[in-house]
Amino acid sequence: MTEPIARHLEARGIRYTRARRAVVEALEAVDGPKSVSELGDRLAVPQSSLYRSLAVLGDAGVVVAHHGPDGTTRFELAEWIRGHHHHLVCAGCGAVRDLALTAEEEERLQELVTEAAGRVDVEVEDHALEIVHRCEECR
Amino acid sequence: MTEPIARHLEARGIRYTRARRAVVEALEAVDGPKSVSELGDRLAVPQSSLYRSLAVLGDAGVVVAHHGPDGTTRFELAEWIRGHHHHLVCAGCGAVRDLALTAEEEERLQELVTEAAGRVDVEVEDHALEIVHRCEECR
DNA sequence: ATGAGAATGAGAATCATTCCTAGATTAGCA
DNA sequence: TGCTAATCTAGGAATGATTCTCATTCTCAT
Repeated sequence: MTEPIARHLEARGIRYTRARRAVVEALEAVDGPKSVSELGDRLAVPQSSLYRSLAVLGDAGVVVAHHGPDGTTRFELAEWIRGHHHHLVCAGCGAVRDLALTAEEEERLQELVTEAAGRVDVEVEDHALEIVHRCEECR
Repeated sequence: MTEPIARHLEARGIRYTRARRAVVEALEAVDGPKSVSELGDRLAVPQSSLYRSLAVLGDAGVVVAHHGPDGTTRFELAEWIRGHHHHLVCAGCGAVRDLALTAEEEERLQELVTEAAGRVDVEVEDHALEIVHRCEECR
């Protein structure tokens, strides 16, 4: 999985250094977007470096930022790496888990989005569905 | 429209002061969630007061915060005032516009959400759909 | 091995947001 | 209407997340 990322970065003249590799590997290992402090725990890397690595990887299109209802910024691998998916967000603690729709569900969602966007005459570039629930700890 | 809000606050023992009224009226006048600085322009009120009013109105369930893909916090009137709706977000500047689905579309979305959530065994508390596009200024 | 360019670490700077306090406003009541 | 107690506001200080800066270190092509 690290292979296409390495090529992607190389193609853009961006080095795939140890620090960046560590960030990508940490993000590969988890099941949803993680905040800088959550990542910091796993990585023992200075925050400034973490932020910088995330910014570089973000510009390169390898990671994307996600902002849940609690306002915290969390990062995850881009969809071309991890696949298109949606998010399950806890209303209490803000923790986020990935949720993939089935191909059939995704198609229905697409239709819905296209239909609604067409009504106001905009071209859809992307869509994101967030399902809010309450995780077990927050009940 | 201001009437039910006044009663809602009164019922909770929260005063509907001039400052809070101004915030609510500003939010009634616009077509999507607005950030504190966007509101500050319209209101000539110190930021600390704006934040405080928004916090009070937020606790009271009159306004809710929204966090778009650019990470900026934007505020809007709660759904019981403005009605359930979704958001159209510009990938360039982050500006957000409200977008209401038709009742029929909303129902299809509900179904989809319930179905997907059921698969991972969570109880849905709410859902949010975001359609990303590119506004005219950002083309 | 060497040099040029890029990346890193550590801390300072910035920005949004929250907190604090003294003074102003408000509602309820005489 | 005028008084009182409670609540609210303005303004600035404090906080916390994020970004910037710069001196040092690393990488890669020679």
